[in-house]
Amino acid sequence: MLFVSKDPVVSRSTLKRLPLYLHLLEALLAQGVECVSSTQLAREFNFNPTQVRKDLEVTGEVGKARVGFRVAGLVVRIRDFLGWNSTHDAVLVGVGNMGKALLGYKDFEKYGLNIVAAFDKDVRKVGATTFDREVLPLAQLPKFIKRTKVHIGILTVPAREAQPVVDLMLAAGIKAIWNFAPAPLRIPAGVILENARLTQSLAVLTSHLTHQN
Amino acid sequence: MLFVSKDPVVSRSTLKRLPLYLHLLEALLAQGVECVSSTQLAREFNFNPTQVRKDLEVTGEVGKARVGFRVAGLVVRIRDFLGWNSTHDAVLVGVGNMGKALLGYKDFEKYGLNIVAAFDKDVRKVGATTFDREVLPLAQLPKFIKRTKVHIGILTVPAREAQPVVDLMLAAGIKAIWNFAPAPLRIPAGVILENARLTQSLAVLTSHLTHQN
DNA sequence: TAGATTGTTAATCGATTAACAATC
DNA sequence: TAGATTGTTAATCGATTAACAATC
Repeated sequence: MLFVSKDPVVSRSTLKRLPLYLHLLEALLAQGVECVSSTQLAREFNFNPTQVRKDLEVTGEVGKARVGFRVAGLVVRIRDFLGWNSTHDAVLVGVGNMGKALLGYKDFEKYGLNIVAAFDKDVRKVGATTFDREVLPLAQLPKFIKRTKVHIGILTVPAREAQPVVDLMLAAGIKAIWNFAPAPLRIPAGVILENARLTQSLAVLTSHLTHQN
Repeated sequence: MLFVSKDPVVSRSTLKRLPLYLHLLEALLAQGVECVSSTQLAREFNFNPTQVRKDLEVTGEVGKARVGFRVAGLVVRIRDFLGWNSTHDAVLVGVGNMGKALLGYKDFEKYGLNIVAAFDKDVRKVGATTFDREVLPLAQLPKFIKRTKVHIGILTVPAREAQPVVDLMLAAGIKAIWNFAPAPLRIPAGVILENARLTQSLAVLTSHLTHQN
């Protein structure tokens, strides 16, 4: 007999909408709102109500006809689904402007992201303390990853240094890379790569601005 | 007779791939490579060659059978298409960690983005100079936008302050908003909104990490 | 009950990919 | 010429949306 994957295969589009719902639902929760319908949520974001229901379905929360969904239930389920109720340790490499901004971003705690250490190849940056984390020399990265079994690597280095750092991370056993460098990365299958490149987002903005009549 | 829109209606997916090609093409150009085929480009990104050709088509650059596309031609055309060969002035509101990171990001110049001024409602931040830009009080934002006719507003404030700041921007005539705040924004039709929210990207990362077997 | 909303199936829409004649 | 690559048309795939019976 053939075993069929039980993976739900949730689309990237759905994954990116879940945090939007979550932020709104948390605001509703704070206001004491108990239930919300897919119609209401859809109106808030200019989405289609069916799409909202399909999205929420992946979390396992079920609604009630005529009433909608329990706000508190959705908040817990979405956070669970995204993994935001557990802690994910990460190392950050590249203590430039973007690196510092991420190190200083307090809200990551809410999303279960915990940056445990920062690395830089510039000896002048090493040793200083940035937002309560000591900056370590890049040479110590592999040993650190292996010892602490960190799974996430955050990449905030200049483009040309991106691939070598990634190779270090991969060799040391990193499972997921959050990339802020504007460089195409070579990653083996099985490792998760999520790009958070500003230039892609900027491209959408400036091209719309350029081609609007 | 009916006038049909001549807008090419380029998909968001294509727009987001163009900067990827561009970065690679600029590297090839620096190496002195003259031509590149869609097959080669596709291999580099694990894309489909037909998709690459469709993407490049929107720039107007035409390839040669058996040879491929001129690297230098593509670089100019893609940059033109994205509007990166002209200058887009922008104001930034919210001089926190992310705001400072963007103010310090030198490469924006390459993408035609010019942050002309920064604003903050915190009087303690006002007056200081951050990366050569003076930080102005939020109260001066509307007047500034009207006087300088800036088109882009960059939003790096905390979630709860996002909508009020957006309303100020809109009333003063801002045409496009680059949003880094984790808040759902209400924007009238015709104004361009591009979200660069870290939480959406993080959600994709942590959920994959959580659900992988 | 009456009717708004759910979960689900089917239709639509748009983006990706395959196929292939034309070209250099 | 021979054959790799182009531009383009048609097929496929997946995501969005419409329709609707079941439900509370």
